Amino acid sequence: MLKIYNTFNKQKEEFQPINPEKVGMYVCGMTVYDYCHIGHARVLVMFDVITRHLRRHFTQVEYVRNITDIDDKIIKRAVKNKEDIYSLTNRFIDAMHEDELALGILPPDIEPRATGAIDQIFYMIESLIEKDIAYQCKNGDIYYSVRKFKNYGKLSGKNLDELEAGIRIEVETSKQDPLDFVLWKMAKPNEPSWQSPWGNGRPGWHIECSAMSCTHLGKHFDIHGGGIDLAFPHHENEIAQSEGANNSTFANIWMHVGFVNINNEKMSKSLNNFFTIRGVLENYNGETIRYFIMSSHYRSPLNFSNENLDNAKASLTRLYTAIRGLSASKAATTEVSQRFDYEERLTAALDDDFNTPIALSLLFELAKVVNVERKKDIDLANALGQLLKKLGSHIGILQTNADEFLKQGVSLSNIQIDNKIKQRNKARKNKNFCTTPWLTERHGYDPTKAGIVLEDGISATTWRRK
RNA sequence: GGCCGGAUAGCAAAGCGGUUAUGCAGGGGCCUGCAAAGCCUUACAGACCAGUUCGACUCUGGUUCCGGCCUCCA
Repeated sequence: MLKIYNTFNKQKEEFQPINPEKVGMYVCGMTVYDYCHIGHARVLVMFDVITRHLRRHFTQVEYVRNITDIDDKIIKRAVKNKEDIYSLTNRFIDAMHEDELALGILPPDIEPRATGAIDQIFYMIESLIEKDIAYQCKNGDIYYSVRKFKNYGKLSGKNLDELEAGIRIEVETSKQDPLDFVLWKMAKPNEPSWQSPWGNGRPGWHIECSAMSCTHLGKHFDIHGGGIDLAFPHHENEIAQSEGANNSTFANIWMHVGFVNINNEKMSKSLNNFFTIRGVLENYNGETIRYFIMSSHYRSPLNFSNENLDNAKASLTRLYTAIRGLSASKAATTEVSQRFDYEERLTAALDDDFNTPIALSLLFELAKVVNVERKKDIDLANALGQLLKKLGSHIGILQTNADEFLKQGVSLSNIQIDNKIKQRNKARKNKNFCTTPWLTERHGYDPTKAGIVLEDGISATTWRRK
């Protein structure tokens, strides 16, 4: 039984899809005016884990993740770069897809763009105006009248009067209420714009998600997700727009991924303390970053540091070391996976609001069994190794070749290393330890300087990166 | 100021009203020419103060500290 924490009700709830055959999930994606940072990576990775797990339970899962490719920051950046907005956004969309590939993230089923949803946005705004929930200001902008939606603030636990009390004084005074938010903005000269029934302009930020989720998943769907910072006002506004326009419940479950922190403080573009995914990829591979993200629960804060990434790397090294050199088993893997209940327990861990730390701990338990069986029953070890890889596949790790993982990032070529090892083993055979190249640290060991660790096996010497 | 979270061993991070989380690092041992890897074993927890309970890291109340949202943000 899958349980998911629902931000809306502040508790874990049993997940019952509206249509038992098909689960619909909408996740707020990126605004593409810059490279994705590690905070974005966390949302991308976690919803990838969530989607993978949902697919194991339900025959059909429709995962929609949008791209915001029109907004103030994009326009500003395009002007600064003297670049067309589409050339800018396409560049960063491509970069995002590259980053996702490196992190082992499967593409969403549908990746709609705001600029591709203009007609649906018109339709929704029109419907809100008809119902007198939205209005046009003197300057032509269309606003949503927050006081007309009785449940406003329910998701984020805000109260309209309290919000009103703490509001900042705005320059814009044509709004009926300072809390009203924009649905359609009139274009300023030289800004990208679309012709609308209300004049030339562009959509406000919140309306696109209401329009796109409705188009692809319908008025009422199962899961809506995003980063926790989107809960207010973005998701609150989405609920107001969608439920106001459609007279229907919007999403059943709201899922929010916690922040990535730097020195226990939020990482964000606004604070300018962020690390881009591609920047981190220069020092750590994508799987290590993915492991680091999965090593804490998705709702907890996650502190970004090299130490934590090193931990993740060491953990993955242990898992890959366990499966290294194992081959396909003669023993029936299904029979073995029934005899050992790791897959069942992994499923149970993920069923409990996607508890990835528990899921990972199970991989280590299994790795230990593999290591023990290796010396006793190699065929069983092979089968368990297969099982370990299979469990890894459920959360998107352990799918590269173990040797490849354990040897990557070393500057010497395989031939150079093999030659050194041959020389060394010749000397070892003659017990000529002290004059041998590449001995141990205490004998003037130098492979570590090349980032290499040697391992003298019974039949051969192997190596891996340090 | 209003509304939310959090505080777990050297580091990271979970579950759980009583029983080993897990990974890295540490101690002892096995294995090894020396190592590495692996295995066995071991130490080190639950911010603070009360309360509930036969029993609390786990529940309740309070205190302190930290973070987030209330404005664009994943």
